[in-house]
Amino acid sequence: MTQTNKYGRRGRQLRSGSSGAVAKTLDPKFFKALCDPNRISLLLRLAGCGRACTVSELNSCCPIDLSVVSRHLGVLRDAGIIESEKRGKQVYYTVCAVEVIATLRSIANALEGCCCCEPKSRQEKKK
Amino acid sequence: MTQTNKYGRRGRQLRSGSSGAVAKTLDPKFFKALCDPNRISLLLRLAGCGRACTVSELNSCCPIDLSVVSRHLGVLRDAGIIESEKRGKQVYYTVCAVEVIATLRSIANALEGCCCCEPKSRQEKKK
DNA sequence: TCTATACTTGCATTATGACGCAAACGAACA
DNA sequence: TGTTCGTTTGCGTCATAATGCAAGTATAGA
Repeated sequence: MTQTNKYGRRGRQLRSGSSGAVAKTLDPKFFKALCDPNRISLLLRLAGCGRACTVSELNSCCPIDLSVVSRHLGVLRDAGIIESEKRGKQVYYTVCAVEVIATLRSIANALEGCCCCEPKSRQEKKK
Repeated sequence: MTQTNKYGRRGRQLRSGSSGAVAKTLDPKFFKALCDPNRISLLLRLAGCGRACTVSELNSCCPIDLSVVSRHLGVLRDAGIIESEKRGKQVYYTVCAVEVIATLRSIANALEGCCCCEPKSRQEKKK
């Protein structure tokens, strides 16, 4: 899959072997979804809530219009970070925790594999 | 530390206990640094290179002006993702792999701790 | 069928970020 | 001390993204 930046050109293929694994996991869409402070707030609220929440409930954590909250949730959903389920008039959102955790760990593992840092087996709990 | 969004207000303190750990790790600055495709390219190039690289070397992986590359590297450095060292006329950049990996894993762990997903010990390979 | 509620979408405005060019900066070297 | 090379910074331009308001859609219930 060829990435294209917003200026049209670009057709990067990565240098070589090991970095390919990182390339696959480092999706700008994922990070883009997390780079807005309000989206982080919404995600934290949702994560901390421990249950599915409606748009209105989540709105209380951000001083922004409900419509904007709805749009932010859409961005997070499109990035696969949260998912939604409609029940009656309301839409309930939940964090795709398992998937997000897996994504984060696979990026970490891929980075570990391609950079010349400690191998996974003897990784130290360095702080 | 109180977060402030670009509209001035905002002073979120998270709901409660466990999500605080996620809040500490979910820094928009970190994600913001990774949400640009050119910065991802630079990071991949640097990671795949396996050694310190100069700005000029890294420039070859992106069809953008050298000055822009320099700025992108600055963003990555400010986010703690890469670090720089000046040697003579040149500036060598390297990935802070250990730190980045630790950050990713701590986010994953915090998320695991605060969401009601499977505990780490018996997490199933669902899906 | 009408109304209320919950949410989404269209649109215009504003803010933020990426970009290239040119100039500035700092180190090496003649 | 002047020149060259590698990099950074200033600045204006353009693209993208965030926002609020208003209007639209869908479901529940009177």
